[in-house]
Amino acid sequence: MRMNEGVEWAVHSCLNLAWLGEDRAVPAARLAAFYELPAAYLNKQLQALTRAGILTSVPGPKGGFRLARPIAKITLMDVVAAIDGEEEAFRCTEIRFRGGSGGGRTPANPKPCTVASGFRKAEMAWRRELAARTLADITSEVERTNPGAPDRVRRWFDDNR
Amino acid sequence: MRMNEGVEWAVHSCLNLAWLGEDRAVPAARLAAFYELPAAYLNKQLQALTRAGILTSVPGPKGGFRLARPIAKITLMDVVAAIDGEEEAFRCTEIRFRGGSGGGRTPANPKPCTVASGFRKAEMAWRRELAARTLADITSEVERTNPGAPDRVRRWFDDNR
DNA sequence: GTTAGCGTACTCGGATACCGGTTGTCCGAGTGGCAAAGG
DNA sequence: CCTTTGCCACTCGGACAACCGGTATCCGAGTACGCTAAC
Repeated sequence: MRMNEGVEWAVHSCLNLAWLGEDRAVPAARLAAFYELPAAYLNKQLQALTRAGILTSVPGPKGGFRLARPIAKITLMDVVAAIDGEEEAFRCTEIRFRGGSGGGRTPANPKPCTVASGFRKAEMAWRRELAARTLADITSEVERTNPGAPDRVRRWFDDNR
Repeated sequence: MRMNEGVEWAVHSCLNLAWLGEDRAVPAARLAAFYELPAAYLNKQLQALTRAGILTSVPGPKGGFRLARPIAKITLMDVVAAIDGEEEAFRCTEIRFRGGSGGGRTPANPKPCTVASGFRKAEMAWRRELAARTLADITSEVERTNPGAPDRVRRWFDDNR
């Protein structure tokens, strides 16, 4: 089981957008260059964030991406859902109703699958943790442990403007 | 993000093995036929469970797989780790040290990545839930909500012995 | 009748193909800015 | 000097290809059972 790699890129890029100011649109190519990522592919991820309402895209010169709302209202869960999709990792295919077990017949009103319930509960805990972590939490944590980082980001993007 | 489908098969097969008695070895082909699964592929998953010490394999006629320990000591986490692997879904590639950010140099003693920490915490919650759920929990739950199931399993495997 | 030996059928186990999805790339549509020309 | 108009460069956006890991299959090694034949 492996999460889409674009999730990591998306989160870091959102953090950078936050440090650069919410009113400033940054092209995907610049965001990619900062981490030496493939620009076209990062662009694809940013599009997904835009579709999810996390970013706003501005076409044309002076265009790019900007945050659609304050980072205090963006959670890790939002980013994961946008990039990696909403569906659960464990997907119950109801094999208990196949073959010898249920005679190949699905009952009219089946009881929920106990196995699936266990996995669902675990995944709910996972989602809850991710939903409890906003990007604002992360920026404050970073600014505490690594105070120079935001300025370094701003300087780099200003120099390569 | 998608979990290996074999996890579902493995859990249900372990439950069946439990209902059939821990001393009885069942061939992969029979276990597969019960759910109409591809036998050779289920065999592969059962091999993984054997390597992980969850099952014991017996070669030759009258051989097959049996539980290596009581189901009260087998958790969903054990099965997932055996089939799907131990590594985390989110893998931090430390992009913060690439390109413009850190000047392409990884510091001597880097602070832990705050983004990765958030994901790690969530995944720990997920693992904790899975580790708290034993197969014994599941069997009792099933025997409560669907009392006829164990007998149906035993009967089917006895008839097709 | 007993026992030793052999053959057979059945099992797991790992090596080998196949396929869908993530990863990666490309070109087209649209837009804003700049420059040049005209008033 | 100001306004208008046309062009161009830059951006996103979605369609297209490539690679990789999960999915599926197959054949070989080993073992217990049963049959046969000799004692």
